[in-house]
Amino acid sequence: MSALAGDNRLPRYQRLADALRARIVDRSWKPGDRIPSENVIAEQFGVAPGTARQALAALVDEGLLERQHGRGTFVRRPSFDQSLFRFFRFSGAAGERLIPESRILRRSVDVMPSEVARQLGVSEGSEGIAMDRLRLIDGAPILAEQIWLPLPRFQPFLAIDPADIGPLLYPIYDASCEQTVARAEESLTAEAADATLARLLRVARGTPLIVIDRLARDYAGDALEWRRSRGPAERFRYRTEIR
Amino acid sequence: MSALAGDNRLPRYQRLADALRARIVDRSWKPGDRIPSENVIAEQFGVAPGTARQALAALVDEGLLERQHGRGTFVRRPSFDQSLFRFFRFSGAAGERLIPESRILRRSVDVMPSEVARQLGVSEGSEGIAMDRLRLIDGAPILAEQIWLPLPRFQPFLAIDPADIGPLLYPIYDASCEQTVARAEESLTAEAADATLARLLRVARGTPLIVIDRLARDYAGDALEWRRSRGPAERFRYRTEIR
DNA sequence: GAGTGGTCTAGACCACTTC
DNA sequence: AAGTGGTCTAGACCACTCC
Repeated sequence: MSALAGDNRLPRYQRLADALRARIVDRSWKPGDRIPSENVIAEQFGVAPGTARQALAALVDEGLLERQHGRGTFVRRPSFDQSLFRFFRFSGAAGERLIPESRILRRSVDVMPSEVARQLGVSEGSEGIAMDRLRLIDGAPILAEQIWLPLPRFQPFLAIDPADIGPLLYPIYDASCEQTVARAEESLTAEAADATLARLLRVARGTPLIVIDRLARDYAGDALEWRRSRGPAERFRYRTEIR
Repeated sequence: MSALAGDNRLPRYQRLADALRARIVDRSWKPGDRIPSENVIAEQFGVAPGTARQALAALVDEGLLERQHGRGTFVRRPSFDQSLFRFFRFSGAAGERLIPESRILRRSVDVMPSEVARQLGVSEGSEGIAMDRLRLIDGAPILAEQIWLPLPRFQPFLAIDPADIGPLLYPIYDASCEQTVARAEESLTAEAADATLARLLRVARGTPLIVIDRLARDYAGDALEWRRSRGPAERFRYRTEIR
């Protein structure tokens, strides 16, 4: 039986949640793993089952765990490479989801722009991997992306042949560099297409483009990837509910 | 002691939550009201206090209730007239929130466009109140709004002198028409400014504008107001976190 | 049938607000 | 001091999944 660490003025279920979260952060429990049942956890930490439930519920709320009736509690596998669907309409005729194909136009190692370095939390002048990607549906370009990855953390990624890189990057980061994207912050605005983007996206110069900046982080909160995506506003619609 | 209505196969806390929600929908409990304590509710409905807690927690989650330690449980007062802050940066030099002033350019009664009627859930050809508003900070226009309200529901609103209408409309709907906005659906895209909007917002023709459509509903889910707001994308930034 | 999470009970004690 | 919600306990029974 482990003791419950941390400030004992905090509620037990919170300290327990912290202890469980730590196991996810340090990868002793990996995405997809089943974790011990609530009774086992309760016994291990010396709390009542109800208190363990409360801790687990908090982590479900945070999006770290998933519970499945009769099967167990699992570390959630974050897979929001498709999160573009929250923004753009790529549905086919039947309304089904399509994953746009991906064409890597350029990959190189360069000194990062200072704003990118700042957001990735590395020192000014650091080197990183730069990529330009184009995403297409039925051969028609719909999104232009710039991506920066910090070095040396993503060194192994350079060994991968660009031809082997499919549309989903995060599973590749996970497999090749042991870097798991757990969450991301996105910010959104619009701008007029300049000459380069107009040519790339095959729209007229000045066409309104939606610009989505994304900073992806791992469970520990370290920034893993900086990304800027631009696509024609016409294809774009974002819905949200407020209360 | 009231009986718990509804399908017996549903969990008690859900049927209890439905019963409590109904009291908010039918305005026996109004926004700002304190509702009975969990012990009283538990006794009234013949459930254990823990079950009542679970029902109350569900309604807090839905955004209908607010609990305050030591004070009680209250019907949440939805006040998202300021929800524009989620989208536009209006902060002053000190970063404080400013409520933009409001100028009503036009108010009239007209047949609603069929798309507006459809979204408001009234029959094609119905009449409604149309308003054009301009919102400004320090005299500079930042947002152009079109608003439609269904008739006869909002008949009393016509009696109000436009000069008496401040920047916040929802409290006025509440006071004059007993219509409470409980939640809203927003959808967002961008377009280029046409001649009219360019003149109104004092930007060049073709400048990218953010377009926000909002459909506001009451607790019962009836649509109360249709609104389309446009502002220069330059002043716009929307942030969100995804997991 | 064994193990899991989901619902429900019936209390106890604590922290906070109000009077 | 009284009343409120917040935490915590120690069980019970049920529904679901898997073997």
